[in-house]
Amino acid sequence: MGRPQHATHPRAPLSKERVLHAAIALAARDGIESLTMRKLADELGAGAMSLYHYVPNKERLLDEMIDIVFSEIELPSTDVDWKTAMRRRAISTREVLNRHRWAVGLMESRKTPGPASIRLHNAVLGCLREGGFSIEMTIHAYSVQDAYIYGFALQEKNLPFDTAEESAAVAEEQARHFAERAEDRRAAALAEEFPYLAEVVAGHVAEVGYDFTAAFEYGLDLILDALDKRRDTA
Amino acid sequence: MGRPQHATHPRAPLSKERVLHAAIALAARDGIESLTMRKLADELGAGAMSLYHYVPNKERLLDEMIDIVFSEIELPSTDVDWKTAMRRRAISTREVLNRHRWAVGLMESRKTPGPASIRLHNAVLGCLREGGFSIEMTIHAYSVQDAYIYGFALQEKNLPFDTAEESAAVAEEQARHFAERAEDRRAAALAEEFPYLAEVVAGHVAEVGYDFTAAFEYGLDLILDALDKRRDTA
DNA sequence: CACCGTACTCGTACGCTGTACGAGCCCGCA
DNA sequence: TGCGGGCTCGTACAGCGTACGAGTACGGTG
Repeated sequence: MGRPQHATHPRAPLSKERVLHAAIALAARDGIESLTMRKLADELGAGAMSLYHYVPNKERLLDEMIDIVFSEIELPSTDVDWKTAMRRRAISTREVLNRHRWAVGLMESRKTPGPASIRLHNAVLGCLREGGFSIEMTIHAYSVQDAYIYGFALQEKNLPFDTAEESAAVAEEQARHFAERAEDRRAAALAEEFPYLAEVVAGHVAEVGYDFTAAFEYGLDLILDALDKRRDTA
Repeated sequence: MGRPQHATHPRAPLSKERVLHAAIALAARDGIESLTMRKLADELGAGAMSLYHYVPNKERLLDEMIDIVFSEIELPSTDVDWKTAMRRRAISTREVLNRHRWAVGLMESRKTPGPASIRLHNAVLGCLREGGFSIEMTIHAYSVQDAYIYGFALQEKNLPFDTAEESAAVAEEQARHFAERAEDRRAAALAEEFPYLAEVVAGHVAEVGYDFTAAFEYGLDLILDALDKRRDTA
């Protein structure tokens, strides 16, 4: 058949870029688990097997998608001190990971890092080394920061609300479930068996909400400050 | 057919426990991605559909497996100060996650937490509250620690070596690839383009190796110490 | 003894996945 | 005019989760 030149518009030609961007868009819209080769091809107005001329298999497709995500993360600036540089790239990382939620959990679990990932890696290590960290300390500092950043993103992705307001709403609802069916012994027993959890959910989050950004930056600054102190004494 | 009473041994009767434990064993042996209902049934000498009398679907099967993993994590002790209690449960968490590598990445991403997960959650919050943290600080402290612990486990799972010795071997090999085919312009250019990465891989890890346990505890203590200081000033 | 309900087992089948294979089309070059 | 290579995609296959319903065994109850 070649290309369908008939009544329908002649489809824009495929390309690796188009495939990759369509895949990212599809993952963003419907979630990564419903990204299938057939749906992706449909989205592009092509047959499923056509994709395999631009990508050797699905695994590699995911690798390349991930590397695009990495490429969107701001490299640490060399114009400022290491702490502000690292702070910025951490915040940038979280922003990018929030923009591409589907990527969280895949990023750290890909076996073969792409060029953007390697470049970022190198830049971060460089920032720390130039900032006066010894090699050993650099490795430690890198490890702590990345574990925190990706771990936080992982938690954030899987909690059932996005904004502080929404978190308050969800928490309030959960709390009402606790209270409302107090006759339901199970619910009452729950609140009694897990008082601290109840306190946090009902007593605090339901009241003031949970601000992910603030929480992230709190932990981030805690870590950066601690690293700063240890840099001097190492 | 009922039960096969013929030449073969009459198979031990199925049960939810047997199904769950067989699933965990299979995931440990062959990896989580090759845990399928059919293989699991084979492992138990049963037909695939028999499993569905003990577990409503695969998703729930995973949930229950994960909750067993959670149940193996030591609850924070109430006999010691919060810092040692938290330190112990963090180390216990990492141990359990290393014992059940397949669970890393699934644990934080399950939507419906099981009872063991809730109990642990509650105990950790309780430990911090009783340790003198305000509600706000408790939430922050919890968030930082868990992000770090699970983030670290995630990194650890996906790096291509297990022990410090092995890490040195792998790094050395990588470094040799860099040096050996120096005629291959690509490799030489890589080392030049990413000098800090090369320094860490070739110059340090290849020499002394990378000790996950030490790295984990370094970051953990850094965080706990920082939390300790902030507890007083909050 | 006969009968029945309940618990359990599992063969078959359906819709979905990734992808191997090879046929067909188009286009530039000889 | 013919040929070769790039691109497209229909078909097919193995493997997945699981719905459905038929089969067997067993513990009461008449």
